[in-house]
Amino acid sequence: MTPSDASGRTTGSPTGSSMGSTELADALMRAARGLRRGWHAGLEPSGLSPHQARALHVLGGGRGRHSARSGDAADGMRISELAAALRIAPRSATEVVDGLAEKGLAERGPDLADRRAVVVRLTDAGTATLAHADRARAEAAAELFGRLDETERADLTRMLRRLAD
Amino acid sequence: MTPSDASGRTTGSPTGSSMGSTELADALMRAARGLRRGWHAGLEPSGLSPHQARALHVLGGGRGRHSARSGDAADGMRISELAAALRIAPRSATEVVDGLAEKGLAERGPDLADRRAVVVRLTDAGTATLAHADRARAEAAAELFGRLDETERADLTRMLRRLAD
DNA sequence: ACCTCTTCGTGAGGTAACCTCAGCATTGTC
DNA sequence: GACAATGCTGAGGTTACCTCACGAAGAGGT
Repeated sequence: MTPSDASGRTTGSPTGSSMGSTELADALMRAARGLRRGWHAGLEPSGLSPHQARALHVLGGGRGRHSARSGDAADGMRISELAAALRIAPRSATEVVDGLAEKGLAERGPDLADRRAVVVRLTDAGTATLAHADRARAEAAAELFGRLDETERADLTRMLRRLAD
Repeated sequence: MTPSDASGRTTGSPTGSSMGSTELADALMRAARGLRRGWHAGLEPSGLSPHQARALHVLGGGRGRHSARSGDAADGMRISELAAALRIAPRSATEVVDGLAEKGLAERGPDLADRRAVVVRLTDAGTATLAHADRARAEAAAELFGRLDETERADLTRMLRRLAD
């Protein structure tokens, strides 16, 4: 919409004064990719697929926390809730839980309040794996962002938050 | 590796002085996601899959340019080269090209220098679609980064580049 | 020229992660 | 109690990857 200067054809180079947002986007994507790679590598030894890892996070009450509704999540979660959190169909959440259960990281149990429903809960092994993955992820982030000093990190955080809306 | 303070358990809030790199990572991922979403939305009307879009970029000489070897890429590309650029198996590149050809965006031709090989080239429609997608992507980026002023964008670019290595 | 050894793209067939639809058990409503 | 709605899962389909095998063609040794 904004007519601004969306001319992506920056054939030349970054010498120009007006900073091309295309290049900014590129840098952002690359930095994100580096981070993702580190965090991927951290969970590969566990043999978890990305969605399984995310499910582990969600089941552990991980950083989806800002959407805290009632007092849920702390001890168990329904398949349908998990599906909503992962943005996938309920049927697919069943498969994710299957995979987690097969690895001994989560287990199904009856919902005492509604016998149609199933409650998924992390096992001890699941909790341990989650902690391990979290640590690996935090280490990767710390290593990456260690290239910046404290002031820069604060600035970066502030700006990125503004972009993240 | 660095023992630093990789304690991801920032249960509290950002009030602390030491900036949690976990939160920074989170913000970065979110900003990247927002950007990706915008760029996705831009190419949806074309019915292109993500890999097809990337192939379009590569075939058009788009920003894989930094690996400029000989004087290639300008007018055509081998399947194997495309596969390498997309980081997928050659067999899968065949399928991507199939999809592009089916939509009339690319076409196969013989390699005059090596009759085993096939050269993939963008059609006029492909070039037009690429230009359109590039424009949409640039607009999305411009809109997103428009929230920052020029100085901030310069700082951000510098820092992100440092992170991108 | 011939015979190999490699490389190029693709047919065949497999796997993983999604999806929709149908079906069963259960719940809530009248 | 009858009935629609809800929660999970079996059945089967799609998509995007993969590996393996093959025919066509180039490269090199003798």
